[in-house]
Amino acid sequence: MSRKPCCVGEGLKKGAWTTEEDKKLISYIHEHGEGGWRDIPQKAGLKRCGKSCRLRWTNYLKPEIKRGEFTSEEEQIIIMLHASRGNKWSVIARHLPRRTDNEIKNYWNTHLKKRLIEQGTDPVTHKPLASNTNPTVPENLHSLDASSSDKQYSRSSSMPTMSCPPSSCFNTVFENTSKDGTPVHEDDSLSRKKRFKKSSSTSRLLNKVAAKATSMKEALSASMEGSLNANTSFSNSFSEQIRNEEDSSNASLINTLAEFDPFLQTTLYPEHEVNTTSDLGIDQDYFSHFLENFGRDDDHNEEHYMNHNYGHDLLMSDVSQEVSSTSVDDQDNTIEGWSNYLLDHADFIHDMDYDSL
DNA sequence: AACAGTCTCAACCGCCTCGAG
DNA sequence: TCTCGAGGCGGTTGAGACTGT
Repeated sequence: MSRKPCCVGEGLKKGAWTTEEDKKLISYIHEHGEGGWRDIPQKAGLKRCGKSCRLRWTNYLKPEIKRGEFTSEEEQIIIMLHASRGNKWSVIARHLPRRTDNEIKNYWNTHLKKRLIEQGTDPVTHKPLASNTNPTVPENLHSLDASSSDKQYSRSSSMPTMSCPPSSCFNTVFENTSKDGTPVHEDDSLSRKKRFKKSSSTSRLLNKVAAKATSMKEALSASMEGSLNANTSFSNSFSEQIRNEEDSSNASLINTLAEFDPFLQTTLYPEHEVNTTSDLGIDQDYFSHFLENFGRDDDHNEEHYMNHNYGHDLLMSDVSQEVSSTSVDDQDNTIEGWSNYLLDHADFIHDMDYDSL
């Protein structure tokens, strides 16, 4: 049993929209508002199906839509949300005001996915590619410069994966050099190359997040084995990096990270007493605050997100929803939910090289 | 200049969800 | 509880643009 297509009318136009059609649609929606898409074509005098009108409006004509290059901050948010949510483009779009799910999807498929592959990361699982240790990768690939690697990799249908560790991949892929090894000035670079240059900050930050996850995983494992000292602080190193972070473009993301991370809070703001009586040295007030902020349903936070630009991101909402379903008072369960999530998701960063952090 | 290969992204397709009746 | 339809979502396509030879 197959559903009847919604657009089966005679003489309905398909393909690219003309300026005239756009004008008609904009004019109609300005006058009557959105909704009732099925009737809009007839009322607006368009030979299009309602669905096509809705897509044209929501993805292109809506006045608040932001177009053009994605900022490095937006890229970072997309990558991290994709890691926690997968291909939930509409969910990701809710965290990027004025960007459409279609635009984010396209940007992921044409840019970010390739970049992760080049870094040796599986864009689906966000874990290291199994072929990372593939000894058949040609030696000369390791010395590809930025200007050539972008095209050689992306244009090849049998894209090779790099066998170098992530940090060295970053150096290899993102350094903007010409074929003779001399630096390429911004003016000489095409937009795509600029994107690559920008992405190095994304990579640095992701490395930091990965390092953080690893240290937390180790601490949690130690905790489960009963070998963790009550005063152990496994956030110091990471928070120090965050505090020293000079790249202001990452400020919003760092705030996001700091807010979703109850461990980080205690070391970023040492004036707050840490309750060291708990196994993990977690300040319960902060943890409760964290759960309160991030355990809410996405839809109820919509306004909140809009008011706070990138907002309190539900980057880790999987775990926050999971653990928030338990009583905050029941700290054992809460910590278990949190730690299980970390243990489940931290493995993929095993092979990361943190020397450059 | 011409051609071929590749990339980009707007638009389409088909399935899913959810609310109304 | 079931059916229907509008709207929403994610995957895919293809025309035009771009780049290299």
